[in-house]
Amino acid sequence: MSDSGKTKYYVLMEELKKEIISGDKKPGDRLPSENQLSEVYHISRHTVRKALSILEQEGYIEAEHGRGTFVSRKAGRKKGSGNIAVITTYLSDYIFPRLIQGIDQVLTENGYSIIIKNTGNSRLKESRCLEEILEKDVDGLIIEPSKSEILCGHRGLYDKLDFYKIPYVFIQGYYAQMKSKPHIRLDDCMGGYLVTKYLLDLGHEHILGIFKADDSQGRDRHKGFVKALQESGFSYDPDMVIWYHTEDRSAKPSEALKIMLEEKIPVDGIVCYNDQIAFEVIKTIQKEGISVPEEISVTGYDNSFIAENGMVKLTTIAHPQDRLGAMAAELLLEKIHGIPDEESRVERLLKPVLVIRESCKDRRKNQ
Amino acid sequence: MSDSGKTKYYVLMEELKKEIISGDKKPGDRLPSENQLSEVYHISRHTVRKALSILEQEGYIEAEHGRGTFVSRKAGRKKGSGNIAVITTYLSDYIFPRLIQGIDQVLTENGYSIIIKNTGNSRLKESRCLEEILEKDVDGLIIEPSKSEILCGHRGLYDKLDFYKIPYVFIQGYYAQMKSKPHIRLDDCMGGYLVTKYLLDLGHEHILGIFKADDSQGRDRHKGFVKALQESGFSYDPDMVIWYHTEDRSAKPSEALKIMLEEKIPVDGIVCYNDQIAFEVIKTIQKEGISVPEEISVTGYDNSFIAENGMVKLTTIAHPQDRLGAMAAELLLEKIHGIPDEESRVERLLKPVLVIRESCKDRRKNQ
DNA sequence: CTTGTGCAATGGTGCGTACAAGTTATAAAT
DNA sequence: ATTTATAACTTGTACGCACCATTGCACAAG
Repeated sequence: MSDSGKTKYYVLMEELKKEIISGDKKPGDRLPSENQLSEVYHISRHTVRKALSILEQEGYIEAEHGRGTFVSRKAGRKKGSGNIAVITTYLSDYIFPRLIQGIDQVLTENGYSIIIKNTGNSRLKESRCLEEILEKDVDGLIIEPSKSEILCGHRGLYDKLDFYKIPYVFIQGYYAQMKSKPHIRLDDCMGGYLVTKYLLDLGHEHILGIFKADDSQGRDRHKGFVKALQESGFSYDPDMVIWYHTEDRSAKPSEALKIMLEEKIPVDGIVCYNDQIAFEVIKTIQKEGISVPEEISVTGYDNSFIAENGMVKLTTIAHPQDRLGAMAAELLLEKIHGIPDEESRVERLLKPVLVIRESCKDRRKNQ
Repeated sequence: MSDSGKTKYYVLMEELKKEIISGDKKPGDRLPSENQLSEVYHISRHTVRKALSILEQEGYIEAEHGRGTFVSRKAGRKKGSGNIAVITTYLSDYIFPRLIQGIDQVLTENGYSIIIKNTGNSRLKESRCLEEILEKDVDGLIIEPSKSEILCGHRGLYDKLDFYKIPYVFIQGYYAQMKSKPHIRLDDCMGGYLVTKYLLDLGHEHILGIFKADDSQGRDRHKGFVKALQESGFSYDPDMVIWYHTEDRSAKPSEALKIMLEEKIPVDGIVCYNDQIAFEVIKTIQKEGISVPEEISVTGYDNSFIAENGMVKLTTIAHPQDRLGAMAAELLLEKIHGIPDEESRVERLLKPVLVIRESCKDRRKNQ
């Protein structure tokens, strides 16, 4: 027992630490009680407590009053700020709340706090957000790219994130040049396919598509739209698609549609980029004296609150945004803990589901 | 020295910490020796050492063997993290998005970032949030109290905020014992008055009120409800009010109402705590084969999205949540910049506005 | 089967003591 | 005047004791 040169509490502390690090004592294991240690090592309880207090302070162990002292479950250790940034395009009441709920649930459970930022779907603002994030110390980043279909002009900032080893996860969309970066999103191609196929199966023959041009979701939904048409033997007609951008989202779709209706271009079904546009469309159609779904069927996307509770119950695509958020958070935690992609257990692509309500009519002649 | 309730070492620790933070003891200053402290505070040296060890661990002081204990040179940090915490009850899609938008607009403009937390309207979680906030360094706090009508059981945490000079602003409700603290809210009493008066003016004579019991908003709206009734010469009948709590919000109101309807208790108008409840109520009424508003009028509160777009267009109370958020943020900025209340230019009480739609019917016989 | 009660074990607080070890001022010795 | 020894401080280590608060469990009571 001649560990001379060192103090008694230090010897005990090192001994216990060694057992924990070596894996001899596993996380959750109970240490001998203070009195037992005191007896075994022939030192006073006070000295044992001193040793334990150091280990507790360093996060190796956790004492529980009345129960015992246990090896810390997360002996791995945190050193970060405990903050994780979430950058979305909008803080609207559309899908943001459900998304953030999912993220919050996972991160709060794991002791992290959420810093929110929004870009207003503007690249300039996204840059500013990233710069601010870099100045503060965050442990990770969940980001919904702004205008993901346009070439990403500030890769430099993402390189900096890599440089500082701040993990990040894309949600909803992704930049084409950064496909290899972790991202979680909905299978929008499949979603676009599902609604279009549904209309086709109901016997629609003049289907109009309205899509957003400046994000990957819009492009993907359009892809599914085209795929469904071609599978059913229809040739793809670019004139039967209205594209719009973030900036003209409140005017363009309705106006373009109005013109088409007034020109009597035959339309019996409309696939919309999302529920909001679908309602704009429905309002426009009704103003023209045309009824939904009797004369024109309309589909939405997102299964938002309005889809269920609006004046016309929308047939739409459901995708659990809260799950998407939770998955993104989990994936980010994996990254933070250094788990490589191969061992990842987080799904990356959510399957959309068609929700059938009352905004589409069966136009098949017989059957 | 009746700091009873706390441990001795904790009391001493806080005392010393206070002296350091307040600037009473400056960096480099020497603290009294352990024996001196032990004598002055009438506690043993061992206990003094425990207090000092905590301060040392937290970086406030540094002990030098044989020389003394000194205030850490880098104790006076505080550069401002640029983070502001926002604690709400829920992250739902009900009013949270508009609120956070208003807050975000003001704070982002001023270079701050927002850390969001939510309490699920639970006191326990609120405590945890506050503790986390205290550990991180935030420059300020905007908080929506949970169950504000119930006695605030953790003033200690708010005292700590005061102690660390972290300004905070209450929104929506406030704790009765903390009325003097800055808070921004809607004039809920007036709101309750407005809807009730409206129903009375339309000739309703059997008005039922449904209110939430565990927050100040519910109490205030009820106050306005009673005021309007009494002004119109109706005696207040407690049986014509249904109270519910956060926990039974999804069941209680509907069930209680259903029983009343089945017992044929005359009701021709219902004042609801908010739009969500109003819709629950409408669904319940319709299930009983009674029509809204022909037989029973229903009013909501909040002018949320569903009020405008739901199956019945709700007459409700509009209050710009984004403005409330923006005002709270501005008031908080004033506090951070040390502007005293007298010079404040931020309004504290928002006036609600009645929005008339289609959920109430004029029941006056003639005119 | 549930509920309450008492007991033993555990960590938490607090006190007292003693000695070790580093620092500093001062007095004594050179 | 310089050096040296010493006393008087300081913090650090170590032991022992007493009591409190919480927990888990066995056992009794309902």
